[in-house]
Amino acid sequence: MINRTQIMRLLKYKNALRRMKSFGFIKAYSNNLGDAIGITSVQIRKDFSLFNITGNKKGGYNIDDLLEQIDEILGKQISHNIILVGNGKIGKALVNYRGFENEGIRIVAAFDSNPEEVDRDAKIPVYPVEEIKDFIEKNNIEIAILSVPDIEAQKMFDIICNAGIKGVLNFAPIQLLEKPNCIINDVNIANEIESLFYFINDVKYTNKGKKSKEKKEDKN
Amino acid sequence: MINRTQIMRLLKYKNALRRMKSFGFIKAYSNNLGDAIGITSVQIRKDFSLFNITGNKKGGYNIDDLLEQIDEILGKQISHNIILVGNGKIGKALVNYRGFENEGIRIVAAFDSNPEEVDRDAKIPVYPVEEIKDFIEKNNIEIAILSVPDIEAQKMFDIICNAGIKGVLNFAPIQLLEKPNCIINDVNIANEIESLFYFINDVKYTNKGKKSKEKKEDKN
DNA sequence: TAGATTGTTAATCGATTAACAATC
DNA sequence: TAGATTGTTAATCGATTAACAATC
Repeated sequence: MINRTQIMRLLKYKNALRRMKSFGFIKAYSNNLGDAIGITSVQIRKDFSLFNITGNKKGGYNIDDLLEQIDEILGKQISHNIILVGNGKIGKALVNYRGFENEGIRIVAAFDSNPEEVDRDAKIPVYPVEEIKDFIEKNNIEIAILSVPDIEAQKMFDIICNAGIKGVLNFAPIQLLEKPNCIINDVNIANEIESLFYFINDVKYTNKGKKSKEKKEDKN
Repeated sequence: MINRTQIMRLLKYKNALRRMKSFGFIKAYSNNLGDAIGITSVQIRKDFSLFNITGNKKGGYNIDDLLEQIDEILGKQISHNIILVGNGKIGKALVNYRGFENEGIRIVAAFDSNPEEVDRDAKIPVYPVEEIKDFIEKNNIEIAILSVPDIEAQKMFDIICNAGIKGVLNFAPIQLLEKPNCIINDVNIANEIESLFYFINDVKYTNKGKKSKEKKEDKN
């Protein structure tokens, strides 16, 4: 049983290992991998042991092997095709988001309730929301980014869930009423900003509970 | 000592309470507040007890009192003025982000390294990055949104930290080398999407470690 | 009063860290 | 061999949940 924090950590490992590989590194050690992402080496070895990822005593870990083993755990995904619901400012920004490329995530279509936004011939076509159910079913889409105005969010969420969407990344700063069979990941930018305001007064607050970056000794 | 997860929960309480208030509610109960945000009532009462927030036995909590007490804990913030670093697609989308209004967060200026983006007369003016240090110092800005291309991210982060920024919301999908005196909140959209792909195969995975939404009994 | 709700203490559960054995 | 590193077991720490007392 793997939970969200572990998945997130595995994704971080993957990202860091790819970066190391791109630098020409062949091997990784729990120590330098930890330094790269601000996690203790013990945490990393503990994770690996939990997932039965093995390295070589003294010899560290072969980066390629490691990446393969992590992919194995996360499950080889056939496709990372997703759709965008709401072609507003945030939606348009995400269509061009460069961070998706490396992960093989592809926005294959966008949908909008405003007829003026519709553009079937665009590189990433924009269709009217009326066609969303058909599209999801025909193309077996499982994941959607929800970037519609707050007032439309719940309605659109219900629609796409009923059409078969299983996971939603929600940018609307409202609490969606959940549905069984559909997982929601909220990105609440306002809350992230607000929490920063409270944290910078670090007399009263501690940064624990986020990640453990405390152990990183400076090495300018 | 309050930590990140607690702060995030307090912010959720605040948001939910405001919503309830806007519905005309005067009182909240740990039960309905919990239902509204997918948290058990025990968790809520435990939090309140931890922060010395008190209600009335049997009578629940007065929403206005509650909001005031939460604000007290989080610390009354003088201003929520922030700047935007990187006026690209994501940056522009955030300038218009409606979720900020309710929280009193205001983007007071944007900065970009591309001279063509500069627009001093815009509603939210866009200045050249060269002026960022001056601006931060003159206006006592503490929080910045970093939405520059990956390759520029580390450089810009260093610049704004040296100019006095204490908290950064980072949209670049790279691991920033930390600085003392500056807190980073990463928003890694690609990772959020990827984790969804792994979670929808919920045979192997469990959603624990995120929030506790399990206890919510359906009530269609 | 009976029932509903708050609020606290104790128990449990899980995640991180410490200690250390194994070994290349 | 000595030193560095992996990998595991035990200890600690923190967060959530259970149980229940208090009381309106």
